[in-house]
Amino acid sequence: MDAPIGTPGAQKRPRHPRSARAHNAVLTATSALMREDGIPAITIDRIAGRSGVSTATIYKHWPCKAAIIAEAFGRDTAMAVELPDTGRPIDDLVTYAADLLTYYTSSEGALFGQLLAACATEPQAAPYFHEFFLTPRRTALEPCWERAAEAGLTRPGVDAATATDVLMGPLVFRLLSGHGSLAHDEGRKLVEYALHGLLTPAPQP
Amino acid sequence: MDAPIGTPGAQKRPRHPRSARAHNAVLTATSALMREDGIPAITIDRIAGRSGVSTATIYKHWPCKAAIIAEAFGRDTAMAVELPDTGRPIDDLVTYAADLLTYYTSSEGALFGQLLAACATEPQAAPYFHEFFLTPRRTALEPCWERAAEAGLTRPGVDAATATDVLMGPLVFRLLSGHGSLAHDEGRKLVEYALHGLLTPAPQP
Amino acid sequence: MDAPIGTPGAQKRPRHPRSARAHNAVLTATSALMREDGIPAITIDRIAGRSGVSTATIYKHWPCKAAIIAEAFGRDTAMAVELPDTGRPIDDLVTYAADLLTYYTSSEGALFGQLLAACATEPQAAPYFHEFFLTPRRTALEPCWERAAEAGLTRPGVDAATATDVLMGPLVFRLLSGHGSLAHDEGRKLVEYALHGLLTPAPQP
Amino acid sequence: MDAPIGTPGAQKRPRHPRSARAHNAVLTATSALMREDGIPAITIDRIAGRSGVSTATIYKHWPCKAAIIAEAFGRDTAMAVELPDTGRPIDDLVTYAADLLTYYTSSEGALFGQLLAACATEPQAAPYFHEFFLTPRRTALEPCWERAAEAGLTRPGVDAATATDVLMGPLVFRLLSGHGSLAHDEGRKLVEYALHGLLTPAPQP
DNA sequence: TCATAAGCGAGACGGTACGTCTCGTCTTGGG
DNA sequence: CCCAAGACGAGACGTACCGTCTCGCTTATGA
Repeated sequence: MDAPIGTPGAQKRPRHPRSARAHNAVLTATSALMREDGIPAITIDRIAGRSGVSTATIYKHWPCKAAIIAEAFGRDTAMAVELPDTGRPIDDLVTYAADLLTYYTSSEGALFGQLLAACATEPQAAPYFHEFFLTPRRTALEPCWERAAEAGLTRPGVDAATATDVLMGPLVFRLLSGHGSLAHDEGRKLVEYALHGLLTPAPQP
Repeated sequence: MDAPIGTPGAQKRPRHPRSARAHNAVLTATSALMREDGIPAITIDRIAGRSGVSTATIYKHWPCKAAIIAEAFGRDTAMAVELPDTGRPIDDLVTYAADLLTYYTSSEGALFGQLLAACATEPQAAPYFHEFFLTPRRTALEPCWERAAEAGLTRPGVDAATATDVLMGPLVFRLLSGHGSLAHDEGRKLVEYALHGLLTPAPQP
Repeated sequence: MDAPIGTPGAQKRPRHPRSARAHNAVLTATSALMREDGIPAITIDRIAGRSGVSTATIYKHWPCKAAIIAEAFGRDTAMAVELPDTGRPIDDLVTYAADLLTYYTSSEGALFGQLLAACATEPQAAPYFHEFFLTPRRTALEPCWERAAEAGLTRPGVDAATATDVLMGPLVFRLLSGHGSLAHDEGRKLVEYALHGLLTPAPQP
Repeated sequence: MDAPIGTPGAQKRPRHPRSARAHNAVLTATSALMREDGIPAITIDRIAGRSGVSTATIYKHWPCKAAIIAEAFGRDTAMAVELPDTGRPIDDLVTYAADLLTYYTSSEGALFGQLLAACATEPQAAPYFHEFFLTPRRTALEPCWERAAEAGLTRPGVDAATATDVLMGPLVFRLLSGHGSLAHDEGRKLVEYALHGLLTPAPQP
């Protein structure tokens, strides 16, 4: 789906509701470019060329490059890190933390870092980053975190948003600065200490 | 100090050790520009114009713009966040963490975020960021951390580098993503939980 | 005419056929710069500034600086040296040769020399030099030369192209090398001997 | 000979008369570069690197790049086109003209064109061009031309300098403009007509 | 014999033009 | 009415070359 518009054949009739088609084509092309060459190598012209959507139309849908990337990235990785629900909230959190670590170690994690950097550079993109990436993730964590809180396992006063930041922050920091590594025990320790700070004594992951 | 080279009068004799002079002039000009207009508004040509150093010479000293900024920023803020030594390591750490928070809340913190983002975008700048910013800070923390470790106050196995990342990570993440705030209790909680995860029970700051 | 694009007022409607407008504006600006400061002082940036056309657009129209100059120069001097048609081909040729000499002695001649040199240095410009300067001139000479040939006045086997080169060559050589002078009898003799070599006996101008 | 200065071993004693050694080394390096990559590709830095002479020293010996090239080229090709002396001046001239043509058709001829162009671009080089290239050639032609004049074979009033220009001019013009060709009959005709214009009737080459 | 002066290599430097790249706006003309 | 197509102004980028300058070493000469 979402083959570049302009390829002959295929859909001929439904021309006018182009808006949604163009929107989709742009996001698909952006995802592909992102994986092929990384975010810094993406330009509006390359997106336009790949998607068959003109630059003018692109600028009618998004305010800047990073906004497109944020939406494309958020759409693709919506379900990248699932939150299990085993009934044992602590186990779920530990699993989630481990999955997070795996995620950041992967090439997707690198993309995430580049995207976060882009959001810091282009403030107009921040809302997109929140809407399509951060908020979904935070929302996903919430029920699990509440279960844990009700079970008295979390430190009092720690909400899901704060927990997310304390968990992800160290990983993201290492990712961006490129110092130290996230591999093996290095990353695991970051997660372990963060989790330890968020929970009441004796989590023992 | 470090007025643009070329202003008549002043030093006439020591001409050849220009390398150091040019280097200094560039860093000084970059610091000024950084504070005046923010990192995104900095261009090599503006640095050249302000410093009196030609673009060609600048590129002989640094591989890219972000490298200059990293060095300039690191030089300026070398002493921004001091580590106290009261003999009570835990108090010192708590004070340090609070100072860190204040720092990130300030306009300097915003610069730091932009710089970190730039380093993720331009990999050639990362070594400069490490050498002139991260490493000095980590080195400064080390003695304090070792005192705390010897006193049995830190969780076993946590080195200074890891501690720095766990402490700073959440703040940096909020800074970059622009979500939530670092002001007031919001930021303090991030620091508190991170610190809690790094120390043995009963710090309760 | 061809005031820098961007001056308010004036043409508002026919915007898209900008290609022709930009092209024209560049040539006009180049002609002006050429006369004011000479060819070596021309830079792409100055052309861009004077014409209101951006450097990127300029490079979409021409491959290099010398190509622009060749076209601008050819356009301006299209009619610089007219070929008379008195019905007496030999007189016409002699007049033409004298006019050529006058032309090369003028400041336009100096420009011609610099342009020819530039074309030798930048091979990409040669086609422009031929198309906009040499070919028009050769084409203009042709009818006159044919009339002379039909009248049996030219040496057999000499075509218009060869004749042009034999006539102009010595002048151009002096112009470029800067040795000897083209003024007064010096130049006239070069033309006389060349013409003598091209015609059958007894022209004696 | 003229290996880059600085190679260990070799001449140790006669160090101070360095001027001549540096001068020579520069010319030799320039000749080599000229043949390898053509004149436009020559830069002062490349000459300095190849010759082992510093740029500062080079600028103490010559005012600009073209001056070096003119001297190097003139030194190498001093004897490129010899003037025969068979006692029959006309035959000598015809032979000379044919040799000239051969010369300009060769790669050396292309260099000559580039050099002439450089002289038009950088006026400071013109004296060097005259001293090391034009004057020697003109001087060489002179005795032969005088013999022909005494024999009553040349058109009256034509001196050797003028004759040289009329002969070489058309060839040089073709060479620089890159139009038409100097090969085969094309070039021969140029020489023939020029010679015809310089001599009294019946040269029949 | 030593001091002074000159010639040189090395290469950093200011200056400037280059040709390329990307952004975001604009206009056209076809469907 | 919407959109692809793509030209355009703006201006930063990183490179290249020029011609000048200073250093520090070596050499030749004069005291």
